[in-house]
Amino acid sequence: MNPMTAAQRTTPADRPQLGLRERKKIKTREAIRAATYGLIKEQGYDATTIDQIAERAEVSPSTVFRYFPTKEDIVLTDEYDALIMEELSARPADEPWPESIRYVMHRALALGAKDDIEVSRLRSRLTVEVPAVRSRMMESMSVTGRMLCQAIGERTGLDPESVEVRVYAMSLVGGLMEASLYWAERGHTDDFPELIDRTLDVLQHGLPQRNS
Amino acid sequence: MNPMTAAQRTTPADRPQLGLRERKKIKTREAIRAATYGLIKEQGYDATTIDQIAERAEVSPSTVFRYFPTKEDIVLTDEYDALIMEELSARPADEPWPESIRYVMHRALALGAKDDIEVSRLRSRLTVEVPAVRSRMMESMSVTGRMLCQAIGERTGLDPESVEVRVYAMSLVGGLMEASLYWAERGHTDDFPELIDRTLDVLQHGLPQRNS
DNA sequence: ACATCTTTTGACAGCTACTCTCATTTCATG
DNA sequence: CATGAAATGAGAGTAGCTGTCAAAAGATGT
Repeated sequence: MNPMTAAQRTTPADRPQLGLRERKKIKTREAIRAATYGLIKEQGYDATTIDQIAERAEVSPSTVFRYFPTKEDIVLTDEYDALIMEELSARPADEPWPESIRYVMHRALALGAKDDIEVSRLRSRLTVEVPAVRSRMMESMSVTGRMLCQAIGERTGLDPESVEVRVYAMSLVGGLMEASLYWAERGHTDDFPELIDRTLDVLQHGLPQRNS
Repeated sequence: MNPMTAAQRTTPADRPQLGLRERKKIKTREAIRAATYGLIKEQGYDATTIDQIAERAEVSPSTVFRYFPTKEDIVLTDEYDALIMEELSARPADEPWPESIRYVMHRALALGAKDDIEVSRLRSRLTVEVPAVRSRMMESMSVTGRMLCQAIGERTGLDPESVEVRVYAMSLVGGLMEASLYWAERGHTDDFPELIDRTLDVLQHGLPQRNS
């Protein structure tokens, strides 16, 4: 969803070719994020104001809003969307859908594990605890759903705008989101990859035992 | 989600047995809603302020907030949750799940059709167009999901707190929501009951043609 | 009908997320 | 180094939302 994600992820590689301006932008962006995470850890989400964030990041409040449209956006980055789509389009065209999804999810998990685990968990905790954050998360979910529709369209030849594809994509995304909520709710104690597997099983074959 | 729904729906029946106080409360509630819908139709959602709503409803702004926690809540009522759950628990215990869901959805549709169609469409249009409203809608979706988990637990004997059940419920609710978004996006031109059928088909059997 | 108690309301103050404008500073370019 | 473009900061303003407190209105008992 956020275009700057790529820039962050590839920081080490292309820093030299970026102008001073671009480098500064990335820096302030990260400064704002760091300040936010720090303050939230100390005082909680609601108690943390934009002014405090601005002060700690050593920028003006105006600048904070220039970088992030809302407070929730500071904590939420879906670097995953682009990542998933990329991996997905790289799968062989004849691979069955559920297979592709399963593979890609595990792959995204593996890559995500490299990120700062502290931050990642704080983020998912906030997703559970702060309504506004969860809300925004769900918004981004529907964006992910749309992208999935495209991918599904390309692979299956079905109309990406049809109810069928859209419903399928949404139920997939919704299910996966619920799984990660479940994981966060229980304090990240479960094995997440396994959780994802069980989730995909349900989405593919319905509930276990006596039904559908 | 909102407890007062039942009161509204059954207004004709039990008005006599309600005290003057209760009757007034219902009245102001409806006045606030009516004012809101009117103003939104005239000026759009964002341009409509709480003060304007209060003025037209002839109450103070404080009172508006006493009746509705947020502005979005004024336009969104999910009278459907309770309704669906009720119908659902009334189904025979040995009926297969997908059958029950299908029946109940159609039933809810039939009952919903009795409501003011103007308002109902305005509401779903806002759900598509105004991010904040859609957001709130999604929030309520997860509440619905939780209730579904309960129902599923009772019917199947599965643990309502298990990932499986929760994922299943969420994907169901998410899919249905997407269907109604789809419907609203295309100007309510499609046949909604048929759309629901196609949706449930996808959720049950996956995408048509060559896949899972 | 009156007094008392409880609930509901309105007025007001206050906080904060967020927007917009404009002058100033900072980097890029020839 | 001069000129142009982009980023920043300062400030004012809007609106959603919260909390408090005193006044008004309905409920209740005698």
